[in-house]
Amino acid sequence: MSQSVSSRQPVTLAEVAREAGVSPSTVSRILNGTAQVKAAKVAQVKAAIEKLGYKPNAFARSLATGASGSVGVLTQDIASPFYGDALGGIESGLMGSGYSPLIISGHWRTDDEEHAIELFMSRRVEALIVLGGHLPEHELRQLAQQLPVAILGRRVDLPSAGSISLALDNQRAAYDVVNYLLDRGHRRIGHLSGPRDHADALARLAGYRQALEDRGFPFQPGLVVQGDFHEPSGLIGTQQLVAQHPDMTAIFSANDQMAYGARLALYRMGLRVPEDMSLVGFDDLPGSAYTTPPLTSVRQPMAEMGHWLARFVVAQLTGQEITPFQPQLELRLRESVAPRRLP
Amino acid sequence: MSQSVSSRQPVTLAEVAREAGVSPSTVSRILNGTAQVKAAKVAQVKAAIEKLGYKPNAFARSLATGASGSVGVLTQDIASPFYGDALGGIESGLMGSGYSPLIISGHWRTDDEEHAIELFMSRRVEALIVLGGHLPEHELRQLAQQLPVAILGRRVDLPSAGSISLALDNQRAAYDVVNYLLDRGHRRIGHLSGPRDHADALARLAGYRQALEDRGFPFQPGLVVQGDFHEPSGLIGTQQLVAQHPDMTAIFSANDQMAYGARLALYRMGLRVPEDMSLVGFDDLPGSAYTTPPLTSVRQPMAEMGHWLARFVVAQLTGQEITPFQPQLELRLRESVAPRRLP
DNA sequence: CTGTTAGCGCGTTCAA
DNA sequence: TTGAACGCGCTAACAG
Repeated sequence: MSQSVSSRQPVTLAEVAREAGVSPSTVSRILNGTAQVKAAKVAQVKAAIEKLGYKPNAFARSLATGASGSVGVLTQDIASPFYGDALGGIESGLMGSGYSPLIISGHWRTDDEEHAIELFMSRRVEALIVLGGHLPEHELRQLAQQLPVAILGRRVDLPSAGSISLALDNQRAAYDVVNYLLDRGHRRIGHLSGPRDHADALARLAGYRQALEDRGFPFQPGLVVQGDFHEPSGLIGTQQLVAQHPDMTAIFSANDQMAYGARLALYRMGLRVPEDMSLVGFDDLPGSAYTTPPLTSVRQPMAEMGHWLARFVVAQLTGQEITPFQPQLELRLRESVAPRRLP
Repeated sequence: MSQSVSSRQPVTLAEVAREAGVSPSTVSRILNGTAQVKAAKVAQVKAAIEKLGYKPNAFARSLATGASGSVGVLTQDIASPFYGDALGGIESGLMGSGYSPLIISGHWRTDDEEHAIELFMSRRVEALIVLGGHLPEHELRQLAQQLPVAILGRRVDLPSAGSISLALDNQRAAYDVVNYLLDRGHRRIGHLSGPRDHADALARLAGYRQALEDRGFPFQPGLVVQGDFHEPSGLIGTQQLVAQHPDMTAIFSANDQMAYGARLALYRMGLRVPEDMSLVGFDDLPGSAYTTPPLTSVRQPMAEMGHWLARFVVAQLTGQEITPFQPQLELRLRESVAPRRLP
């Protein structure tokens, strides 16, 4: 019945109008439900649309209305399981809102991030969701004056109402982890830390240190090895830690990926987890519930946060209210920690 | 010096022209390098752009030129480590080409995928990259008549030059895996298969079966348990397999995630890998090199494939040549397989 | 309820 | 080398 010749040139609204014998505005009204139109014409127009295979041109529409219907999402690594969860949450939060995400990766490189912002602005995104990254705060603040900005994983002061930054108390979570270990009798606890220029990594290190000191155990720099948040650095760091501290009974890794590296290093050295060495990670990656043994880790509700942030910006855009949300870090107790065996 | 008041309304090219005391066309020419413009005016215009904080409106430009500069990328799950790698490759393949990706997830649901396509068309993407999914072939073919289409992970006949589908020989790889196991003396090999409606899963099962039969071992349906490509199904399937087949000495999982589940099930049952049970996965996820023991798996060069596909569509769009690419599946031998111990 | 008229911001003729 | 005028496809204001 309805056959559209695969024409090279897309069909326009005007052509539909001509085909249906009505004016362009009428077609537009039907498309957008802007006004009542007689049923007969509606039918004609719908038939014409079907026959011609008409697809509205989003650019023309955006140009005319001044609304792009898209929100920019700046992530750091499109393949990251960590940010991936947040992206999934954002997608679901945007679903049905009429807005669609425009996702670009910044690769933790400021100039990549700047390019992304430029692309967002030239594409006239109506709001921005930023996952981590290194964009200078003043730039974020300036953006927040132009459109709703929602930031995940960084604490940024956004004076503008309509914008927000959602960050978790990494230091507190790390503090809790170390106390948990201390409570189980561990005294010499190694720490695989993250990059020095990464705020979360620093916060976790600070929590580690503070917990120790609050309990009266001096902080020993030698028990901290710096990694880069990837598996190999965890593996190497662990080898080093074990070699230098034979009496170490637990390792707290600043993220799960490095904990995986640590796990393998221990396996190679013939050390059992948790009997010989307790291990705690951070992030609770999907795979962490299936390592052997399942890894005790700190869960960050990335998907929920992403979802809420998406709903937040939509609420700003549509002038709705949104119930506040206080995400919580949660220590997922699994099987990679055991009480210290007395010597 | 250059202060742009954070005006609500974006600056337009016309305003820049007025500020610089030239005509809009001149500004346009400078922006696009379309023609020679006197140095003095160039300076004035650049100053005006700077002063006003002008950002070109991509919609208006697209409307005028008829080119959107974007390529649609249909993935299935934005948080999937598997497709994530491909997305990363696509990003890098597009980098510097002037095109930017518009990424939407189809969630393996045909109607979500249809919506994504609609959004792509209304956003006038100039090419399409499709990662897996369930879109009917005829629809893909029809799309391929309108624009370059590159498909990953499905073998689809695209008569149109300018389009392509890149798929790996999953059956062959599975065949090789099982032969590898057979060569190591394993005779009762279990298989954790994937969803019945998933072409790759079926191909892997077929390879498993064919390898067995080609070597003179009858295919036993009881040794196959169907999963859903996620960890829990691998765990449960393995428990079931082990309970029903105490003489089984190896498990071939149709993907790594299920293999992780299997690994944990074996751990819970006190079975060692690889001493008591050999285990092989498929996909070679980033984490698979760090499981204990590291998992032998089939690597799919997702990032490379994504990269090449991106370059392919860009080549189509710009009328360049591109060197062909034949991706290869590769069995990554690690430590989760051991020769069968004689009883 | 519907058609006509003006733009939306930009690129691109066509003259000058 | 530059400007004026027109059009890309669509929505919105204004009549009728």
